[in-house]
Amino acid sequence: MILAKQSPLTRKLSAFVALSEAELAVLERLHQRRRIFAAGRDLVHQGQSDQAAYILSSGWVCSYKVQADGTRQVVDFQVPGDFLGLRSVLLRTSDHSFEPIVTIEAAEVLKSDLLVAFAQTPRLATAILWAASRDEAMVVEHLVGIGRRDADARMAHFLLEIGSRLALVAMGNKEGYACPLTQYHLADALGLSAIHVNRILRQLREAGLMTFRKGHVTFDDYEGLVKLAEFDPAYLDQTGPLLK
Amino acid sequence: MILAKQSPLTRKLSAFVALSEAELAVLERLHQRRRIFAAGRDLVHQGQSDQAAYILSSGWVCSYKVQADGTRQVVDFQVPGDFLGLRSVLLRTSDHSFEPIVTIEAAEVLKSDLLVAFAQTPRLATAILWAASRDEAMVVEHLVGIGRRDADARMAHFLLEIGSRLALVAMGNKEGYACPLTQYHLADALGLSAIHVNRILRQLREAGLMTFRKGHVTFDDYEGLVKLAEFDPAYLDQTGPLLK
DNA sequence: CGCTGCTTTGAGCTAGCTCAAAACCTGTGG
DNA sequence: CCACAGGTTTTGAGCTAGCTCAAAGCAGCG
Repeated sequence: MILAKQSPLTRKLSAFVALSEAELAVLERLHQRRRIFAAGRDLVHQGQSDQAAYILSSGWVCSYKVQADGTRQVVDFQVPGDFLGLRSVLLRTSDHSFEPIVTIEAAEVLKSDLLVAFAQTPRLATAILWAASRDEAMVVEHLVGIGRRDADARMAHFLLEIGSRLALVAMGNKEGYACPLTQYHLADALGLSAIHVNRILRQLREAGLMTFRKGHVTFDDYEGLVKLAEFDPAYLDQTGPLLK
Repeated sequence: MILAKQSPLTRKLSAFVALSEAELAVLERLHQRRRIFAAGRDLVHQGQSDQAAYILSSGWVCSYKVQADGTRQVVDFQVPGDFLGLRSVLLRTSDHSFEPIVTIEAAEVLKSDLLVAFAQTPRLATAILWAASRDEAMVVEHLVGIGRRDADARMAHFLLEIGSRLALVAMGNKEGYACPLTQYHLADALGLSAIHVNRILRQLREAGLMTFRKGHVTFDDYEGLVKLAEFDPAYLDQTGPLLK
């Protein structure tokens, strides 16, 4: 293991497979072509075709779809170490939009880069496909949440999942994490109204379970939250919910 | 094009790329190891690990997750030509269960078979990855439906999507299709109660839009339905909604 | 120091839920 | 050929989680 600071993606994939020096080198090479994007300006618009993918190295992004009537559904949030639009490299049109929530740094990855990397290091390919599968498993879990959990469990589950994901890249633990989302973001993700989100957050706070305030999520009673949400992190395919 | 009857998967993939004789042969070879499964008995249980994937050649299957409180969320239905558990070949544990809705016929595909096929015919690999991406796009659209569409639009959208998918394997058209689902299946898929599903179906019927009855979906006013659901089949990445 | 964007609270309203009970359909065994 | 059983559909009647509309605090920033 090198001392130089790792990219979040490297850190994340290392939780899945131990990568060799050579593989790490290929992975780091994918991070050339770094770019900065300002908050609020979409990276990719719904319906745009072709496209490269990005590796997010800092900041948060949300991927969403808007409907004709203007309502929007956030499909997922991306945190450092996540891919943006890995699927749209394959599918002819990108079927959703990406909006940086804060100013972000991301590395552009062309389809060809990816194919070359895959050919050079099959194990790396496996690791990246693992990440892609995991992303899909998260979408499925999200679907279950919206379809069958009531608002408080849905909220708790969601914030716990993000916590686990951040823990994987050392940006969070059982105490909590920094979180730039607004209550509107939560509403669009959870299929609730922003007003109801606010009430649910108050409920959770008053129940002594967690606090969402000033860009920070604090878990006041982690176990209690896990129980309320019936949060079973198996689908994240990590060793445990939070290592610490 | 050969006259011998094609498998539904072949038919589906051919809509995406024109496959050569050699590729078609590899594809048909994946269909050895055919098996029959009775209705109602799960193929794969949630949490089971490793697993092969299956190619569904006849009948319908649903993939779902059950929660601790017993409620269940259907993630998707599979129709002939669809893969079952393609993702669980990669992910360490399969994160949902598959239940045959009627007696089905499916071909077991081992991870190794798939890798061999991919190595032999890269274009086939691309086509299969296309199918996998499309599956994910469908889950995303499903998420949008549950999160942001009200019951009638959600129902209409869902039944239209299935119609388009069936059209791709010549099992449906703008008139309608045979459908073995019960109203309970619809409820579990759409995040509604079975009773409400019934009322919505009545509404749609009385509005002259469509009829769901006796294992058959009939589109009485296809365009009207499309409008109600704001159904834009772009995410299915097919040429059009229904070719005929 | 006055926007602008976010959070908080109040007050009704409604889509979709639960409980309850018929009516139906289909296959099975007498 | 009938009757019964189990699954499915249909309808009624109230209830509630989450919605909409409205408005007031609050904080950061140009």
